[in-house]
Amino acid sequence: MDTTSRGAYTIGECARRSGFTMDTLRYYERIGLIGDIARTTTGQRRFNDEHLEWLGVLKCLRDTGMPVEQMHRFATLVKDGDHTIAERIALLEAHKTAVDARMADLVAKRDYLLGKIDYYRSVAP
Amino acid sequence: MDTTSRGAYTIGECARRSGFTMDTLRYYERIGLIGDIARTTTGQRRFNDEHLEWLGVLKCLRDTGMPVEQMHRFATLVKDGDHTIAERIALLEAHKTAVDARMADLVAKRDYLLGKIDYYRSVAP
DNA sequence: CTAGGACCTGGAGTGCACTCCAGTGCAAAC
DNA sequence: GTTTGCACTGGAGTGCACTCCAGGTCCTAG
Repeated sequence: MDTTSRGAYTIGECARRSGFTMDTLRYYERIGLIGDIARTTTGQRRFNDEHLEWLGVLKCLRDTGMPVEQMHRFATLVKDGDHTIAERIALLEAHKTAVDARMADLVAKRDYLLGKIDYYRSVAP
Repeated sequence: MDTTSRGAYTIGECARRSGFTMDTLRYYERIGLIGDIARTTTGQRRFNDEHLEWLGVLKCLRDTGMPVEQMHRFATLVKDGDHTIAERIALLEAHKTAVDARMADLVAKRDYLLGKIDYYRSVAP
């Protein structure tokens, strides 16, 4: 019952596919956001499709403004197994709430911006 | 033909009203984002309603992710008078475009998040 | 076989946008 | 008129999230 982790990507390939830089990938590994990266006998990393999937999650969290520390907490929950699912939901929900608030604020600010632009247009030479 | 700049707020009052910290206000003055702040004979700043309005603009730009350098450019345009209006419009439009892109991305990422939450709910104990 | 490129590590450095501090001076309330 | 608090300056420090570097190894195309 192997979860068939197909694909064996060098860090460069993984960077291109995930949208992170190689440096960021190494950094994320160092701080514990990515675990269990295989190595060749000579020490090179080999990422697989599971990593790419996980990186997709991380990218989503990061790009929606989650601080690295919270991502780390989430990573820990995932690593700790199924009994943490309720907590994972709670974390993601809290984050979703934050994202919603951020979006609402953005909408309001964008309207303000539009008003400003319209004003300038109305007085433009 | 005085533009009736009513109100005379200490930096503390201005901070409370604008949502910036006192330090940030001083910082913004230093780097040229806020100009013409009156001083009492003893050197204390006295902000007025025009400043508050301008700070509202800055807050909008900042909170929508405009880098300080661009805000500075905008401030310069405003200071340079009416013949810069076209350029101001261009700057704000470009920023609006960036905000729109950011919002679209946020919507997509939020959906992904929702999917993740739903998935966890579906496998929750 | 060799030249060029990809990858390795640990640690130092970067950029942004503040934020804090020491030491000092004014203000406002009692 | 003194205590408590707000404000001043210049400059140093912070926090976050990377990003870069030196000095080395490895891999692969020709």
